[in-house]
Amino acid sequence: MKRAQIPEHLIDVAAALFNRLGYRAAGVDQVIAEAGIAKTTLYRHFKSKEDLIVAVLRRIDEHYRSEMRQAVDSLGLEGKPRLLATFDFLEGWFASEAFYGCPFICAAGEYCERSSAIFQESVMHKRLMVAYFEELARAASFDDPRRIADEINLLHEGATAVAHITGDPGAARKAKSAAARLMED
Amino acid sequence: MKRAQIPEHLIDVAAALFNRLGYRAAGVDQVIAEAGIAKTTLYRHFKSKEDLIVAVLRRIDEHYRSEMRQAVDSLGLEGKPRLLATFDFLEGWFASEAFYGCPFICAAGEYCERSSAIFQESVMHKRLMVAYFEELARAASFDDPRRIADEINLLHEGATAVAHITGDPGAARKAKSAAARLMED
DNA sequence: AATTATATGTACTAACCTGTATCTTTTGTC
DNA sequence: GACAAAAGATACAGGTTAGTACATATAATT
Repeated sequence: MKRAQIPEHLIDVAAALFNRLGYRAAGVDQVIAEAGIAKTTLYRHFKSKEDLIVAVLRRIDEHYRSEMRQAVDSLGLEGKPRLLATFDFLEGWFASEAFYGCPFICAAGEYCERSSAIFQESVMHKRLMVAYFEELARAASFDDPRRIADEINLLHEGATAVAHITGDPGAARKAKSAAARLMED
Repeated sequence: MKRAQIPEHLIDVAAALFNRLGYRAAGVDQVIAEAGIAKTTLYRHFKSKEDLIVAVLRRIDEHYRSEMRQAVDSLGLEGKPRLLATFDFLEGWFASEAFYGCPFICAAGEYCERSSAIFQESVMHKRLMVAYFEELARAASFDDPRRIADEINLLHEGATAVAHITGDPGAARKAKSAAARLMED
């Protein structure tokens, strides 16, 4: 492996591991074993496990939002259907093997202090998600794009939690149908 | 303290600690210190930490559902307003100091394996919640009480996640208003 | 009052954790 | 090819973890 790829590879491996086992349950020894790098190398790139977790969350945030944008844009829809398409993206995620609930909710649950960098990373991600929904709602010419964005967000979070616990990706479709009716008025 | 009270007291203390610090982050040493009992005593009542966590979740489930029932019943409402009253209960919870997100979502996030007794306890709780919502929807004479229950559930889960991350209890009111519109049709 | 069951206290095990120190080997650059 | 930076390997420190052993004390029961 090229040296320049190490940090990214490390983050990818760590993300998968934290996601699958939990942030506290997965140790740095497991991360380096799976990544095939030395512990010294990990600690050269990240000053602590917490630092690594923050990097992981930041990467997941970027990846998640850009993937969602791309999925939504690729359908060439406008207005309400564009907003509703975000739920189709959700369903694909829920059905994937790598789905173990929202990584940010899980991380915030494990690092409970609001002041922790990990919790704050989750706060930031959720803010950006609502901002995206508001952008879509504004483009769809809703009277109150803020309210629509909040409601889409509630349904996204709800669907994610429900799919996590029940294991049923269909939660996304139910949320989509609810969202469609909320946008009718 | 009376001997008969020990198990319950232990569960209460553990529940508060797990909730505040996280299930893996809070150790049994902290639990026994806060509860003022000996470690031997804890392990006489619970064969392992996992066993204690299951007992904690079972207690939270019973407590949560009975408190919600009581809060909803006390208002003497019928039909849709009765369903909507569940969101007022949520708001009270969100505003309390003991709110650190949904204990079941957090627990399931830390003990990721679906087969684990802890995860299954969360599955059970969520099932019972939907059953309660369906009971209310049926009493309100909805054409499709199952669908209404699922939607109320989505909004409850969404509001809980949003309130957890943003720290804003107002998520409950937004979810309530969305629920009200979903029940109009 | 005697007996039985349970709680306490202390010490301990054995594993695991994050993070560091040290030294050797590899890699990229001039 | 020489030199510097970074990766590897190994070992280790210092702390925490869940869980147990055992001897003593305190309840509850008969």
